Amino acid sequence: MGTPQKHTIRPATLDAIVEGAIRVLNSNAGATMSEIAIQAGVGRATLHRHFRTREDLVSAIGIRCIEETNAAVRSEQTVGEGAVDRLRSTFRAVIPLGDRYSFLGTVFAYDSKLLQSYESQLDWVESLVEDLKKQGEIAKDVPSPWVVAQIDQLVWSAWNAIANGYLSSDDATELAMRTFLEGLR
Amino acid sequence: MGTPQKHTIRPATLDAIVEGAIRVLNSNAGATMSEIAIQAGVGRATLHRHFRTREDLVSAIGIRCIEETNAAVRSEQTVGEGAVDRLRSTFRAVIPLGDRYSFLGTVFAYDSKLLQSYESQLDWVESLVEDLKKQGEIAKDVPSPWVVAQIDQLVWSAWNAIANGYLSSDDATELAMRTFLEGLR
DNA sequence: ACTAAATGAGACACAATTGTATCAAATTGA
DNA sequence: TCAATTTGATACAATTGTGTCTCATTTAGT
Repeated sequence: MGTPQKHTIRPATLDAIVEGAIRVLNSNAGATMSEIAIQAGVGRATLHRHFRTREDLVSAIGIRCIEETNAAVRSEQTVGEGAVDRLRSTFRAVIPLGDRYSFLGTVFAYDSKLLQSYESQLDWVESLVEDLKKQGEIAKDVPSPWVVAQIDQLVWSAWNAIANGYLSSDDATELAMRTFLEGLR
Repeated sequence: MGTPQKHTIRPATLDAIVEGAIRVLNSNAGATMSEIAIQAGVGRATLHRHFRTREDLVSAIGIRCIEETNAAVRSEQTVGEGAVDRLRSTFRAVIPLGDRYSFLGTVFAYDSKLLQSYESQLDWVESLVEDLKKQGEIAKDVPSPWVVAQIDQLVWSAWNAIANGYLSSDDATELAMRTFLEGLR
């Protein structure tokens, strides 16, 4: 559902749409189909041809971004790593993607399908948190949802820090790890 | 600018509008003027009479919320407190307000005036962070914007935790303090 | 009660956006 | 080069939300 396949889309067109939409949505979450089409360098009709509604388009792009993040996380993982290193790998994988995905935060509020997809991504983090607890790396008396939230928000902090130019990607990763484990005392 | 005073607004009407708007915006950030009017129990014309545009209305309400937060923080402060206690007082003042303000996060993205007002509120936090550093309560090598972001996000975490029902207001405050100072190790 | 003013309800014009349809032009692949 | 099909441009209808206005009704203050 969502994207009808009556017409085939050219890879170059799809790419242009996705990249253009990400670009424009990052600076204006309420961008219209016209604006997206212009930024993507395609006709507005082409947008509607492949994504019936605006909602479909935004959803599809959001899901694509989330899947990209998943892939990045997976490719950064090494078998046999301890939980702490897995956490660091996760930060290292996700944090550099911030400039592409900063629009997601503003889009989630309007799209419950996207929100769902995002929450399913948090499953990965949840199992990571369980491992951290099992291996005694973090306190067991802290509610797991709280821990998940902290990891999530450290990623957002890192994205902002990088966007604002006061931290590099690597420094942000290390500071996130340190803040998470030891706090700021 | 913003709100013309050609007509006087009755306190009861203003209250109904503000409370109704907060209520409906919390569940749907893109609510229309009609929806807001219905939820507020006033005529749509009355909305436009006192807030020329939708933007004015949302802005005014956002600013009002921010001012309420400021007032809550101020009233919770005690003279002569150390910086750590001031931080705790801040958490204690702000965290219980979560159910009223959860819409702000989704509204900021669309209103630069509001964003500005919000950022000026962060000035308070910035000076608090400077004091924390001066008194040796937190590491001096951590960038202050990072610290500010952590405090901000701990408030959001707490709001979510309370909304999801797994933490009480008091527990959330203490967990925020602990996470901030000592991390989750 | 009386008066002044605020409110509610509805009609209205207006603008913006969406989604569809059509057809010429460009692109791809054989 | 040719045929098939995607694309771009444009026109179009329909929808939705905004903001203004009017007038009857209600409310508050005297």
